[in-house]
Amino acid sequence: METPIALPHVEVDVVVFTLCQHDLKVCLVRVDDAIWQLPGGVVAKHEGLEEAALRQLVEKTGVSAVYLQQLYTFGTPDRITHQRLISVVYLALIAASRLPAGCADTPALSMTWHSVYALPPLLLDHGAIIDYALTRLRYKIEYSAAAFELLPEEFTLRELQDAYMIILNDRTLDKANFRKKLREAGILESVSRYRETGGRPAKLYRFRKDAQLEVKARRFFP
Amino acid sequence: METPIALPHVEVDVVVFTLCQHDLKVCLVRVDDAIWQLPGGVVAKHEGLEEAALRQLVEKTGVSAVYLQQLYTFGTPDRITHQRLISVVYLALIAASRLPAGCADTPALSMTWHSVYALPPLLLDHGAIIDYALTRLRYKIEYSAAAFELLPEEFTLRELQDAYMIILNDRTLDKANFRKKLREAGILESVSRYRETGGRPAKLYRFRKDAQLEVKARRFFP
DNA sequence: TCAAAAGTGTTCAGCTTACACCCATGA
DNA sequence: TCATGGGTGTAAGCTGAACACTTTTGA
Repeated sequence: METPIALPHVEVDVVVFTLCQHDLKVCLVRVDDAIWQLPGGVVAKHEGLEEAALRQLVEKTGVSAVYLQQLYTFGTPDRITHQRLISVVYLALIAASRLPAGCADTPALSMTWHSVYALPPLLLDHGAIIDYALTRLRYKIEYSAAAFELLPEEFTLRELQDAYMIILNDRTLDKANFRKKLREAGILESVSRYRETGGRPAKLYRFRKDAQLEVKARRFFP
Repeated sequence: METPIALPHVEVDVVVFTLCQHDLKVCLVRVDDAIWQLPGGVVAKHEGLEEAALRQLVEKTGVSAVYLQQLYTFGTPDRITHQRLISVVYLALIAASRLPAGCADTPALSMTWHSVYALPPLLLDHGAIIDYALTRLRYKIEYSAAAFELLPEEFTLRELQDAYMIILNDRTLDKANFRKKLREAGILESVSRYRETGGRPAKLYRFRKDAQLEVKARRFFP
């Protein structure tokens, strides 16, 4: 290699979220007894960044076709002493129903799902990275249909609303208004099946594949 | 250096916008007679990414204190043949009033300001990068006060509205409603000075340093 | 006194919010 | 028939779009 200049190490890290047990969970890999880290690693020679992120994801979760999006690149020199480390961070969303082992704790493996609301000690700045990813996820589900990526193929409106409330950490969504907005958005189609619940059975819906979620120009400001 | 794996080249590129002559302009550096590129270069050994972007900016524009924000990292292997190139792209906004030479064309220098609405042939995927930056800028000015970074310290409401209309490429903003929204946002303070115009003089305003532009939770969707 | 540009008020439609109500099922 | 959760309708209030209007300057 012709490397006159000092080339920095480049990694990808992936913040993988899933919804499980009425909680938002993030995929973490054990470093040692006390410390955890995000799934991640070096980018291979002829690999794209997204490709590398996807590889990490498949290795750790066994799932390949997922919502995957680049978030931010962290690269301040103080992240790690005596070395430069650049991390390109990706956000991934996986429905728990698509995880081979579900999101149950499998203590044998070095990978585990942790509630974002109760994180263990984390490597380097991975805690800050997860916070950032969570913030971005919260924005994302409000102006796009990203939340559907965290639900099974078919779901009830209550389950969808729960997903929003868990992610936003906000219990105050009004049921009637939530449903009305979805009806008007026209992005759901009902299936002629029902989910058994404690009371009246709930209609099942699915996301319309052909839905064009046209985010109207917003003009919050000015 | 201990480099068992092939380390990729990492660059920063900066998309610098300014407003000038009723047009949105981007800073470009000449590659050769026919081709232009974004200001950018390799990241130095112990330099942060943002630091490197700022260095590029000072070298090319002479301005240091600016709005500077990371946008995206481009790193597909097909960007450049027989080599891997990762570009961390930053967005910068500079008010033309702060440019040492203004934004007039200075043909002697290799740096020139080009209208984003009439770009010359560009290196690699720099055209796509500028498009992306413009899209992000348009979102940004609608939910933050970023547009002020492109205006002089003191400005008239008309100039502010013009800035929005130029950037959004949309002439249909209503004057009365635009002003009402700004008044209610409470982020401007009037100076007791006026700008001479063709007709009635226009009051000058400035951005309130203490303004907390609280972007209210939006809930477009659901 | 007229043109040009600054600056304001008012209406109406549509959307959001809050809340009350009815429905279907199992125990 | 009661508890549980699913599902809907509507009035009050707020917001945004459209547009007409007044004010201040220079020529």
